[in-house]
Amino acid sequence: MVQVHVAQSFGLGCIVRTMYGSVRRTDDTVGRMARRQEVPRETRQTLTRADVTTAAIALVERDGLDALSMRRLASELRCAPMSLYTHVHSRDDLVDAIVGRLIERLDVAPNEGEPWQDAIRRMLGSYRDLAVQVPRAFELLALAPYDSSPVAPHLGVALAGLEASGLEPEQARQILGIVDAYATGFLVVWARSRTDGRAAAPSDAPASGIADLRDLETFDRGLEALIAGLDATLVGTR
Amino acid sequence: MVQVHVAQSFGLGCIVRTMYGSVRRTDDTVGRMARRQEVPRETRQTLTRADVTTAAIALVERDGLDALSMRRLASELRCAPMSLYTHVHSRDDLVDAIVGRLIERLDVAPNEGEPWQDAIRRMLGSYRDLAVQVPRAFELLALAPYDSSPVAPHLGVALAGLEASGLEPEQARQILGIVDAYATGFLVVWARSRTDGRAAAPSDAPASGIADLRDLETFDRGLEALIAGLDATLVGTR
DNA sequence: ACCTGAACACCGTTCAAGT
DNA sequence: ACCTGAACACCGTTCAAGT
Repeated sequence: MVQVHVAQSFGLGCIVRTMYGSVRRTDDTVGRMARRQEVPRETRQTLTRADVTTAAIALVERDGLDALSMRRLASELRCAPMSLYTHVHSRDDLVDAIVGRLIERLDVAPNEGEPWQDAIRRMLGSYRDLAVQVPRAFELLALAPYDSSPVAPHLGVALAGLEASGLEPEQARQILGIVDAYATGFLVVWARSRTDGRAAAPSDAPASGIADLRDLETFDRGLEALIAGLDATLVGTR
Repeated sequence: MVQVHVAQSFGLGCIVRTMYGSVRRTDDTVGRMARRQEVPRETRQTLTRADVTTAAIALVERDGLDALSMRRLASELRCAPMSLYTHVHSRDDLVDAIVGRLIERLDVAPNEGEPWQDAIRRMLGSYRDLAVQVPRAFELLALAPYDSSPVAPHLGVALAGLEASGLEPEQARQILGIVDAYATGFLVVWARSRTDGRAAAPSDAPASGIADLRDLETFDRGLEALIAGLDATLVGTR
């Protein structure tokens, strides 16, 4: 007899649910499922800031931005709401942690000898990819203030990259601001419309996939128009 | 002796504060102020949806978007929270009412024989003006979904105007989407940064006014670049 | 038709207390 | 250091009741 001992006393840390890596199920007899024990194993280990951040992003992607509350996140992590405050100063700090996690995925590092147009395409390409991958959490990054702690350094790197491509500092600032405004406005509205059913649909790939593709094509077209226009009116005329 | 009778019984409607139309005060002696009775007159009259909407916008501009709650708005109007539900179905409906009020101020009516570039400049100029005038409530309009009840008809009018300027329907749709994305992204971030002190400062005109002007110049420059680029890559090549 | 208080199921966060 | 329950001051909204 297998005895699963679930300790419930204090100070032992939250229960972190360890998922099996998507076990395929080719038959669905009820008896077999029970025999296989396809129940998520629950291992007890101490919670970290990374755990909290990961769970928060998963919660947002599953249930939407409105579902991101300290209490709900705690119940997701099977711990008391106040336990979160050991790893996160406040709800705002939690959002900063999420933004920090997402911003890492952006490609802003400068490339040797790259024209500024290509640098912009590369940066905004990764921005667009992020909107595709995490459409609901994306908004937290997209609308985060420029001077928030996770955003500011990445902005500095991006600016330095543009200057390395030969733009004047003031040109780089304006161009990045303009291009970022375009991408932010486009992608936030796009991501919202894509996830407007309040909960995430399990599989909406084929039909709406075409509409998505189409809108992202418009995104790319607008970006090319913007780059061409900036080159003609801001850079070329110097 | 002037007797001010403030009825407090039921069913007589909320107290609506009627402001004097910005009475100039060239002297500020305390005694005089009292003698003049420059206290807002409080007249009892029945509340309307328009009253609720007006008060909501004023509340948002004074205390920020986070302050927009049914309970707080009710206390602002000196009535019970539940009284608001006579005029507004829900908080979301209240936001729709605000968006509807703001969107009226946009200039989207088509002009006879106007090139599409000028139509875009006119529409986005009024959009930018709105961000200047109501920077905190602006976000509600800017990020409202395209298919929300107050937004959809105005979008239709704007599209018709662009088509009247000679654009193909598909061109008009793409161009409006791209240009709106740019303006939305730019102005939302701009408006947020302008009002980041959580409460509105009483008079921050001179110093930050220069920075504002500068950023709005960048907005206009970006718009011109975008129009030029769209003309070259989307319209001109046909 | 319009307004109201009590109640319900939520929030973020402080505090004192546990291990 | 990490976790916890109780408590406080908030939310939006339903419901039954008042005029």
